[in-house]
Amino acid sequence: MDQRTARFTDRMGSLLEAEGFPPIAGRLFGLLLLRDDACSLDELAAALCVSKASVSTNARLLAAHAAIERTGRPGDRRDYYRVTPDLFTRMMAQRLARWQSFAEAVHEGRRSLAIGSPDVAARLADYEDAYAYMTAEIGKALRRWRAPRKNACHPTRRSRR
Amino acid sequence: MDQRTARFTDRMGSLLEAEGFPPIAGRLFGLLLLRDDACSLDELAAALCVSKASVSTNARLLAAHAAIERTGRPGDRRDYYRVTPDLFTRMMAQRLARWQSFAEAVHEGRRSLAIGSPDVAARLADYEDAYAYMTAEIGKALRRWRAPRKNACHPTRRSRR
DNA sequence: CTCAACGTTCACCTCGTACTGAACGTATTC
DNA sequence: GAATACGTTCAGTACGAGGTGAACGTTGAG
Repeated sequence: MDQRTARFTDRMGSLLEAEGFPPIAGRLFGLLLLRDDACSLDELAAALCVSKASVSTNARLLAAHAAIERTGRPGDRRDYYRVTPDLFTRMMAQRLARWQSFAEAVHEGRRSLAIGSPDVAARLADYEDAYAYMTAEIGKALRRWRAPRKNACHPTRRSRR
Repeated sequence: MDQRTARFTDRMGSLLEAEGFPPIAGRLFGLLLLRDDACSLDELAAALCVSKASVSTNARLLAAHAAIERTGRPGDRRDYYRVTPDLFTRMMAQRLARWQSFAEAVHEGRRSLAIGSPDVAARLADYEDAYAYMTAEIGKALRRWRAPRKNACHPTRRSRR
């Protein structure tokens, strides 16, 4: 892996790490962003200079979060990984889900807690409303974004290798 | 602190922790969400059963992220903290900034890397576009949200205590 | 000036997390 | 069946982050 690529994967690693992923998961993701065809575990381990065990663990972690996906090849027993085609949509969905958790926590608090102050009650109500509004708006924006460019993002294409 | 309140602050703690904050910062935030007037460090430390040092550190961390803010009281040398009035807007702004970092990383990669595959080039371009589009849309939605309810969220009010 | 009440900083410790190499289970190929 | 090539799991380890208590600097009151 050349130096510029390493810079890119490292940077992606930091960003994903800030989102709560292990460092290697981030670098793995960054690397796959630059590969046009799916990669095997050994290939990834070699490129990132980490153990195959780490790649296995982190790849399954990323797959669980739908950031990458596992594929196979006919006549090949190995696992291959690539970024998911509708990556952006999935990441957004994940973000919305997190916000949903926030809104639920606030809602639950409003319901179960005896809130004395009307100010606090208003603040929580507003907070919850804001999340509801924003998730709805983002959902709409997301549909508008996808609509005109269905499948235009990552044309499925036979591998070149 | 009663049990239901503890449940709420703990839950907020977990959620904030998932966003990259220390556990205590999250609980601190959750607690302040429920207080209608600003709290002193000792008050917070007592309520959360943690050291004053931790409260000090985490309060300044949250303040640096504009989730809470520090206030004073005339004739009182102590520091008081409360949630920021325009909390939701600020949190959104922070999220947009993170996405901006992502978009920049991708942009930088597109610029500096020699990308062989047209598929990869298209993917990165689309990825970057998607972030730009979404941040713009969220910005618009945010302005629409704030517009009709300026200052309606947290009416400034003399403290009751 | 002295003393007390603050907030902050620092060294220490603890605990969880991430990574590794080796062992393991499994499936495919001679 | 034996051997090989996979992916996964597991014990061990190193490292970093978070929290604490004590020391520190500062400010204000008596």
